[in-house]
This record gives sequence, C-alpha cells and structure tokens, in this order.
Amino acid sequence: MRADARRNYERLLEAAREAFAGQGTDASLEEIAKTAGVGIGTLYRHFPTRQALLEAVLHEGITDMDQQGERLLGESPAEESLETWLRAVIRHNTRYRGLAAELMSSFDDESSQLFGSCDMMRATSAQLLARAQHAGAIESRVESADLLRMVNAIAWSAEQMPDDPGAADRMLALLLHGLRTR
Amino acid sequence: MRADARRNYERLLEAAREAFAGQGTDASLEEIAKTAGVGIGTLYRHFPTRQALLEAVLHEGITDMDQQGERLLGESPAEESLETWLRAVIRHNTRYRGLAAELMSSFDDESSQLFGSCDMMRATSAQLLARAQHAGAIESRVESADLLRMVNAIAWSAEQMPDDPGAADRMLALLLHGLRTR
DNA sequence: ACCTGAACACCGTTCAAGT
DNA sequence: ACCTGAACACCGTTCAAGT
Repeated sequence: MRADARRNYERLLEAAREAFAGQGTDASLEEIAKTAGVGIGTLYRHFPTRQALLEAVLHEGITDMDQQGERLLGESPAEESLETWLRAVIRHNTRYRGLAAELMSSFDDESSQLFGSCDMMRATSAQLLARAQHAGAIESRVESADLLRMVNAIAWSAEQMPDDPGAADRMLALLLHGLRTR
Repeated sequence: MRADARRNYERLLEAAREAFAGQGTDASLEEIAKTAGVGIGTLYRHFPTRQALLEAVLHEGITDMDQQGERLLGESPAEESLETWLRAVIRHNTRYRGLAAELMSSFDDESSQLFGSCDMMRATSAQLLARAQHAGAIESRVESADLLRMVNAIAWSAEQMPDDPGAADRMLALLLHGLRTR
C-alpha cells in the first residue's frame, strides 16, 4: 500500500473509532471521512461497507477475545470458564451502541464482514459449553447457538439501559439460574 | 372529525398495516401516504410521529393482550399463567419486523407514544410474576422489569431467525429453566 | 378544518475527473 | 494507484398555499 494510502487508512480507523464511540455504529460515514480529512470516496475505497469499517475497528478486541477463549478452555471449573466467557462476550458486544444489533444480523449472514467474528464467538461458545455440559454442570439440551444469541440479546438490552450498569449481570444470572425454583 | 378526515385516517391505518407487515416498522412513510392516497402532510397531521402511527396500528392487539392478562390473573396454576402470558408477549412483539426494537427503546421513554403499551405489559408482567413468586414456583429475587426485557429480547432474536419458528420457544424454555443443572 | 406537495435537510453511494 | 467531491437517489419533516 502506498504511504499516503496507509496514512489515510489509519486516520479513517481512528475517526471511525471516535464516531462509533460517540454516535454509535450508525454514525455518519461522511462525518467520519471529514474528521479523517479525506474524501468520502476514499473511505469507500478502503472500506466498501459500514460493516467492513466496523470489523476493522473491532479487530483487535475480537483477537483479544479469541485468545481469552482459548485460555479459558484450559481452565477449571468448566462452568466458571463458560460464565467468564459469556461476560466477556457481553462486555465486547456492548462496546458501541448498535453493535449488538449489527452482530445479531450478521450471525447467519455469510456475506457480512462481521460473519467471521460471529463465527469465532460461535465456535468458542460451543466448545466452552460442550465442556461444561460434559462436566455435568450445564443442561445437556441447551444449544450453543441459542445460548450465544441470548447472551447477545442481553448485551443489546443492557445497551439501552446506560443508567443501570448492573443490568447485564442480573440478566445473565437469570439466564444461568433460570426463573424456576429448584 | 370531518368525514373525509376520518376516511383518510382509516386509509392511513390500513396502508400502514400493510407496509409494516411487508417492510417492517421502518417502512417509508411517504409510501404509506401514497398507498393511502393522501399527501404526506395528511399523514403527519394524523400521526405526528412514526410511533404514533405504530401505536394506532397495534392498538387492538394491545387491548387483546391486556384482557388476556387480566384473565390469566384469575387462572391457576400461577406459573402456567405467567408462562402463557410471556408467550403472548413474544407473539405480539414479533408481529412486525423492528417492533421489538421499537418497544425496547420505548420502555423507559415516557415521551414515546408506545410507552403506554409498554407500561401495560410491565404492570401485567409484574402482577403475574408476583403471584407466581408468592406461590413459590418462581425465584423470588427476579425483577419483573428484567424479565420483561429478557422476553422482549427473545422476541427480537427470534425475529431475525424467520427460518427457525421454534427458536423463541427454545429460548423461553432456556429462560424458564436456566442453564444450570439442578 | 383539513389537505397538498414543494422545499429543505440529511445521508448513503457511485463515478468521472484529477493527481 | 489513489483521491476528490459533484451528482444522484432516497427519505423524513415542515409549512405556505389552496379548498
């Protein structure tokens, strides 16, 4: 990549990070280009879709999560590993307003640039769940795709309650324990 | 109301119903006006916001739910009443694509024209939950607002899996039973 | 009292022209 | 090879003019 192109790329990433943090994942692309000091066409050249830009912004965080997932697979007890992982998913997916919704619509959409990230979360969740189920700590009938969707749905709900920072934790506890008395 | 105004009102409702069913709750308002055979200004006169139009479209269904809720409060067992109610909430909130999201953002927004509907669901859920908790069937620590949000989140998730009609039921079962073995 | 639709604002996306 | 920004499309919302 040419030196000026690389600099533009980096500037766009930085501007997008700010914009997503401030306005959510549907921040104006034109404003991002303006903040980065480039034309709107340059933004589209580097990032053909909003999701491509979002993916680039999230990339580091996704890599971190992936590594944490690998680590958790080697730790005990299995149930605690799973719970730690699910908390990490919620934390990540609430990073920007609108992110949980974007991820939800990418779960089954192979054409989305976020599909890879979703797939990683899906695979890691499946492994951690299977291990916890094998250890007898978690219901054997639970499907991992349902679990991940519910956890992402919790992230989405929590996103809309910025005044209630404990909400996600309470809802995750609800999911883990269930409504029914035992 | 003048006769022609009333007719326009009815036509707009009908056109909105079709549009929401086809394109989801963010269907084009201009197209709704065009389908109804009125100017866009007339739509705005009758329904100053998209939510006002949506509320009018949903009104009958909300009334039905309210009545069902009242009836369920008189039926036993309390746990089954609660479960039936939650299923009804999911069915209603998945009626149009985008509805669950619209309702979620109206839960704490008193200025939303959907706030009243949300409040009804909240109040009915609280009563049915309290009764089931008193009967000892449901965890006493669960907060009714969290429960309703999770159920709406399930509706939102299911909305994005049109090919999997059993998804909402599985996720509700997950919420009711919890992940952990007992 | 109610309706119409032009006008304005805003944003996403493409592409011809420029370096 | 890369960048720019005008141009086009589309939608929401307001409001002056009309009946």
